[in-house]
Amino acid sequence: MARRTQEEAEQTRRIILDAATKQFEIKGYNATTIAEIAKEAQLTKGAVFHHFPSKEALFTDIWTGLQADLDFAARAAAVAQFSSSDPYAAFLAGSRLYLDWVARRDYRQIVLIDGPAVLGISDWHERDSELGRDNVRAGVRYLIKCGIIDRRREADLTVLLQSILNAAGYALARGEPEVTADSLFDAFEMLLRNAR
Amino acid sequence: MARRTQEEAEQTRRIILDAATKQFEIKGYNATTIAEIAKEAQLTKGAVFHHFPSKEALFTDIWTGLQADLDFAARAAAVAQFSSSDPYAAFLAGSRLYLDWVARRDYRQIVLIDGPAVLGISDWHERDSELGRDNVRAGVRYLIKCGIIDRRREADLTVLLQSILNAAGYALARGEPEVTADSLFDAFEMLLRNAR
DNA sequence: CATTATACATACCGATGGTATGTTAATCAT
DNA sequence: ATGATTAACATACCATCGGTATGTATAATG
Repeated sequence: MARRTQEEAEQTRRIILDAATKQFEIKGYNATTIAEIAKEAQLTKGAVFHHFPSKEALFTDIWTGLQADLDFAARAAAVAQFSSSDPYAAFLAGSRLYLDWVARRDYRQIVLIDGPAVLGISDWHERDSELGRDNVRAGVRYLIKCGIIDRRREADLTVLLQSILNAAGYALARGEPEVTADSLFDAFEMLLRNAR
Repeated sequence: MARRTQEEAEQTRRIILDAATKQFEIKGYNATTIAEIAKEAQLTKGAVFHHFPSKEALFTDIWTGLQADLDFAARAAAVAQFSSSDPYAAFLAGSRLYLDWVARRDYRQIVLIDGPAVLGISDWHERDSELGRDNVRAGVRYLIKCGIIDRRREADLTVLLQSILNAAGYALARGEPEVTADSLFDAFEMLLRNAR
């Protein structure tokens, strides 16, 4: 086929991204083929490799997009509460929203499950540190500021609290009985209250 | 080459497992090829596929072996403390040992990073639950028995605490700064103490 | 000792990620 | 405006890799 206008090209790029996201979510990274993505997008492999240098790069783009969207939403939720001048409530609001995201199939499969395996630990760590962890760290710093927690525990608690949130995603993914996003959030808040 | 004795065959099986473990640890599941494993073991692809039906089955065997070894060690550590009739200490002992394992490169790469992507969440969680969850649940039940935690929170807290330990492994795997197995364990114990 | 089953090696196949090239039109320099 | 260039794809092809089919020598079996 012939050359398209810039606008059309950007549109097909989005179509490819959406098709790839769908396949990656349903079948996972390994079981998804470029040909399937192209077919889903009603294009050919050539189109996919024109817009993205490799399968891994395509995946990384989607991974980054999901993380950026989550980060934006979490910050918005936190800021909304922050304006009420209660940083603790702001932290809780961000955490609750994170739980909702972590319950999403696409986020779980792409970011949590395939992400570490595809990107590798070092890359995963580097990219993730820019995005999601800062929010958790802010909450921990608040608790430190309140004098409840030793300042030296900042790194550890940041890791553990974020871990709890990720863990909730896995639990929800498994469909464990008697466990919901709400109940897990309650338990999370209880642990925080105790630390408070 | 010709047929070997049963003993020799079992030996080559171990050689293959060791070679595969080494490659999986260093390069990850995706980047590791059967040919490389065979070369590392000084054999051919035929030998590998004779002993294991597929690359995934080979990986699963290694995954299961690592988990079984860990479970055995953790139970041993917990039982040693349990004989001192302090279930809380027993729980802590098992948890501490788990953190040590989680700091190992092979365990991190194979079980925590590639495991979920290769086995899939449901399989991963199912197999993982058989091994580690009972210890955690025992600890939670102890806290409930002490009357500190509402009995209705058993499911939530079991999920959260077990996942904290798993996620601590991810943190160590990512090479998070200022975080060690010891410091994470301290923070973990603090959260438990607060709930206690 | 004849037959069978096993422990590999070798040769081969199909799928898949990636590349090289072709084609047509949008874009740009003049 | 128009020729040159380049971008947006499609098509054809290649290399690698997981997996299979087959061969072969020998241990196990009866």
